[in-house]
Amino acid sequence: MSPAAIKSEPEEDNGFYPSPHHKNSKREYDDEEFEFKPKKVKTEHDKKAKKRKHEYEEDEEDEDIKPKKKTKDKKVTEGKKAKKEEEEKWKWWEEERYTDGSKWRFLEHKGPVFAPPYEPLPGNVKFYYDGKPMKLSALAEEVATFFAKMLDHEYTTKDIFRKNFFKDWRKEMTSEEKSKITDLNKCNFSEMNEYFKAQSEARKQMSKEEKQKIKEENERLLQEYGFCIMDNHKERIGNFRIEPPGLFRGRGDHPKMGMLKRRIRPEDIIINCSKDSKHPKPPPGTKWKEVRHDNKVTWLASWTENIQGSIKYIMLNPSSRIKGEKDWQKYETARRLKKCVDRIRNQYRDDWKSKEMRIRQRAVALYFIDKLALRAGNEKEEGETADTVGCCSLRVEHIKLYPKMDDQEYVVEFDFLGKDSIRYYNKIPVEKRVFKNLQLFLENKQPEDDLFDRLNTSILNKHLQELMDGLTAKVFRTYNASITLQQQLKELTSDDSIPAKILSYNRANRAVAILCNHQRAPPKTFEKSMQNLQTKIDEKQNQLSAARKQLKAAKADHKASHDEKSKKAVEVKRKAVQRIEEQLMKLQVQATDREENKQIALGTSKLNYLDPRISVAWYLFNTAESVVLPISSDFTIEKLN
DNA sequence: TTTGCGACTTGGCTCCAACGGG
DNA sequence: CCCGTTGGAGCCAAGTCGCAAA
Repeated sequence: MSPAAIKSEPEEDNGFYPSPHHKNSKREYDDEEFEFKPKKVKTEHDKKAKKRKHEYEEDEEDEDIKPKKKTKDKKVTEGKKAKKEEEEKWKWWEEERYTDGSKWRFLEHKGPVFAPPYEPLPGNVKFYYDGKPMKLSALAEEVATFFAKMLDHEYTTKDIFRKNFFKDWRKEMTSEEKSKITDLNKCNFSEMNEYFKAQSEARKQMSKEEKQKIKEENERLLQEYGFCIMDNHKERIGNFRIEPPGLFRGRGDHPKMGMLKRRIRPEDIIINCSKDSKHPKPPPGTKWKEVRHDNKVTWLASWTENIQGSIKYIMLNPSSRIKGEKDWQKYETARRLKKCVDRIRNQYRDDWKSKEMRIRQRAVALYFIDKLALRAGNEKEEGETADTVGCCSLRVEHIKLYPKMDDQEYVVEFDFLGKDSIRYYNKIPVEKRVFKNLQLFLENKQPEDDLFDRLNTSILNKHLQELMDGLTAKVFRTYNASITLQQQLKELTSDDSIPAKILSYNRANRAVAILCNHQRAPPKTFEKSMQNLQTKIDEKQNQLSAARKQLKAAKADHKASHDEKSKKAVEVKRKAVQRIEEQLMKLQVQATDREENKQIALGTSKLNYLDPRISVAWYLFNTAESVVLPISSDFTIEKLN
């Protein structure tokens, strides 16, 4: 199923929580909550924060503002643990940053890990052409296996995929093979396909010891290649493994799907490290494309990928100083935007009346970016990628204007494919001036013409830069996502139980995901797991009524006998009922949460858009006994035990 | 002004280890 | 302790944005 098909028309307001771009719920732009100065607030997301509550309390006094740390506490052996902990305590956010544009002074690493070499198929696994078995050359066979592995996927049936694959496959064939194999439809990969299925099955069936061995080998590789030294600190590398060869898929309707993503060799790799470091060694008998020493960039190695001709990088893990600083900066920019967003909004409203078309277009586009959290929308080369758009690249065919719709006036309907070919569909009433402007922009245009023909991202960002230092289109997404979370948390959180609070948090998070249009395909197991949960709830309900009956009986018993023993029995039964009630409530909350989350992906906003300080502040307000927080008093501190 | 490139962030999906309920 | 469920790391594609050459 194509991503576009997965997304259904957006639901009407479900009544549970206001959608940020719903007609009646305007975001409160002028509140001051986002302003808190959390000198003592930790910034990991609340979930993690909850797990590690005690840890926070321990070192409360010397904590400072700190951007989210995405470090995972990996299980390490005892010996390494001490060192690791020491490393984790490094408070880079308390240190000076480079001001000269350099990213580091010293960088040493061991280079990337290459994909394992191709292992030829055993002799009994055959490829058939036109019904007859045919032995392929190693190169041709390798590429054939890529296709064979995908046989179950729908896209091996797609014309473009097959055409691209076949073309690239033929390039890897010997001239003899090339003259023989001329029609993909006559190729039979099924034996190969079955072989790989059996292989993966065998992998699943491996003994504990074998699995352990693999795990240890991975760990060894991680220890050797997964870290680097940057400026006196050992830092985790994000992706130290080179991407293995395979068939390019791409997302959505990609014109290059099926093309061969070729194997990367040491000769393709540019190494970046400091001059005075121990340079990584290429595998025996090979050499690097280049070794350079550029401390104005953060990457350790790079290569040019053959599908789009773009550069791929090996960079550090999000837990690293270099990523963390950037992340922190991003949220600081969003906070600065908060301070002047009113001015900017007034400005673009004024600009709707401008004499100049380009200024009106700029102002309307900015309004969409601000109100709907649309992406900037760079132009893309036609035929190179799937046809997707963002704000500046919207075309006439992507919007429809309705002067009147139901009880609303000036409604704009958006329907287009955005990043990753995820469909954006929204109907939204706009101000009359915006509507009139849109009508003007549409005049004398064809469906495939640009809506904003006098605008592109470069013009827009230049303008934004003039309005505020460091302001670009994407800052609006960050800002509006974070402030939406904050407002929704304030609005939704009740004095309820912890499960209810978690539901509130997830709902606030969902409001953000909806704003940013972060969708997912409903998990394949969704219906089933929902059913299972419902079964559990039903069972729990039965349990509850049984427990209640028993309680009643115990009470009657006690009334009759009035002895200590029966009194105790009543207490026991009462406790049991209470426990089951809690369990039931928890299950029901879980079911609600899951159902609401069916098509919504929370991960991206959590990871990239929500200032972790908001989550931590919320968490502290909702759990802390008596922590005095230097934040606004909107969250009431309460006892929970 | 346009185009292309380089560096970096953001994105959905997959898979598997770890978790927790029975 | 078993086993189904799930969270999240890992993967790698696809964006954004600045800059410099054409």
